Amino acid sequence: MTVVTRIAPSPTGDPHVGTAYVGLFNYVLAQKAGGRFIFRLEDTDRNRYNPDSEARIVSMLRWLGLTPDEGPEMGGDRGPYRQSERLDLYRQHAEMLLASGHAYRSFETTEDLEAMAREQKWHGRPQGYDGRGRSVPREEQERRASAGEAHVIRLRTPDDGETTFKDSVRGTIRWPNSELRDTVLLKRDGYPTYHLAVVVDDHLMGVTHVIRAEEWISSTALHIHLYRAFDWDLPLFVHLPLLRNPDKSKISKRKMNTSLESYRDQGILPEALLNYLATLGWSMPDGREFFSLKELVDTFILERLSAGEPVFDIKKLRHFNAKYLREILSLDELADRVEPHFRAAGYSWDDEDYFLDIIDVLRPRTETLNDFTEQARYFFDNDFPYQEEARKRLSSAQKYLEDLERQLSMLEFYDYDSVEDLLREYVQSQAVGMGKVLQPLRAALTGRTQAPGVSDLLTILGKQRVLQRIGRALNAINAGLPDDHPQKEKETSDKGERRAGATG
RNA sequence: GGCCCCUUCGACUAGCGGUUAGGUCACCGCCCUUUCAAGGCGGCGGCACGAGUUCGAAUCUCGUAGGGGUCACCA
Repeated sequence: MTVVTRIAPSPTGDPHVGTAYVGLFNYVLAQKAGGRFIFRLEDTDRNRYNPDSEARIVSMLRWLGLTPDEGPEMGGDRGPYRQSERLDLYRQHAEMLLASGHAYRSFETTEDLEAMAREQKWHGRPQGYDGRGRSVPREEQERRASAGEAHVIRLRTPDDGETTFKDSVRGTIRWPNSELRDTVLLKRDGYPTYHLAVVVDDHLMGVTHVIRAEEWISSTALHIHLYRAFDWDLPLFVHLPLLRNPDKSKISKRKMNTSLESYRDQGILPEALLNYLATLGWSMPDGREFFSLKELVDTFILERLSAGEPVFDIKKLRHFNAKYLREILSLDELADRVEPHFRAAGYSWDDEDYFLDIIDVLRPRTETLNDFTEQARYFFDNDFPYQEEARKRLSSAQKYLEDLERQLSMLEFYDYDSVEDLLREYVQSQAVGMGKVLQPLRAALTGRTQAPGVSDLLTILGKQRVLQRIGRALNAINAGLPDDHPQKEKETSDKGERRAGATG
């Protein structure tokens, strides 16, 4: 039997990091087994439906590289893949259950149910639908339905005994049937609830492994009764632990950033996100922490999934991302990722090596793609502002800068060793500490006090830019170092970030 | 509240009867050093608790506690 898994998000809003998490393991298992990975849209809630959402989810899956084998876009043999296009199927199946006596039509109004709930609460009785509709005779149900009376179809669940099922992460789970309610299968509006739709679709689509979040455990017994009512074979249930907020509650956008798009826009790499997500609940047998999707597929086994309750730690995600930026990606790969951000920020360059050198020297200083844009500004803007701390360094360094300007103008080739030697010799001649001279020079070259090594800066910027910048700094010193660019700094900064973010 | 799930350093985890309980993030210190990083080295810090089972429990069983999920005509 070929393994079939699926990711079944609801198009209700921003593509969620939990979708990526669950999608990852569904994708990986299907790949591992040479099976199929289905994308199905669970759009049965007309109130929460968001028309943009589907395309955005698809786009995020593509960004992550979790490409489905079947889905609304690419089609497949078991479609349609939007539940809203399968309404007839659900109605037919609900009727099958009606016919076999496993379900009944239920006519309570919202008010009736609210009154019931109030009463239950008042008496401290168990919450939920009490099955009162069961007692309405079958003929009466049909008569009222034919007369057009609004109603739902509910599953008739057992009142006692227990339902056991195997969860591949936790082992056997026993569920008292007394906890089961006669859950709505088909809503008043003719749309199915999740419970009916998921069971019908998973069966019809041949899903063999239901890999979903832990929050569904409490519905699984109900689903099993549906499978039984239809006389269908059970899939294997794999309930992944729920991702958590720092306070351990279920991950939510109220408490932290759950938006995939936002992570992309911050300059998080998809492979880093996936890698990090994989370490939440799964571990490599050899303890390796950094591995590719491919390596995960090759090594993956369900048995190594753990049932813990992992906190989604953005700091650690950033660490993973940084690791990819400076060690895992090659310089060329990295440059390909950074280039669009630079273009969006309005940076331009004629010399590809200049661009690559910048990426290389900034690499150990960045955690996200966006960090490059911010930190590289002075490489592309000769008119950069001097930050407050940098002005302080410049103010007492006129002599050094004049000497250095003279000496550097006599140096023909700016290779690393030459400028390094020149600098060292000069500093030695002045009998002062390196920082005394190099900090002002760094400030002159970048407008900042925190930047790459001065010799790197000189080498990368090259003679012309270096002399121009020292000259400019000297002018500024002569002018008393007025704070002449506060507007510009802000403006440039805003512009860069906004543009870079929008392009992602 | 009922039911279910979970429980190893602050966080993510390895461990599947005998280990000085290992790794990673974070944090701290040292080294490197012209700044900031990166990197190297080191440190801090944990088996929730209580009973059993066993020659021997982080590992098995039960209980307690804590955390979480769920009890919708939302998924």
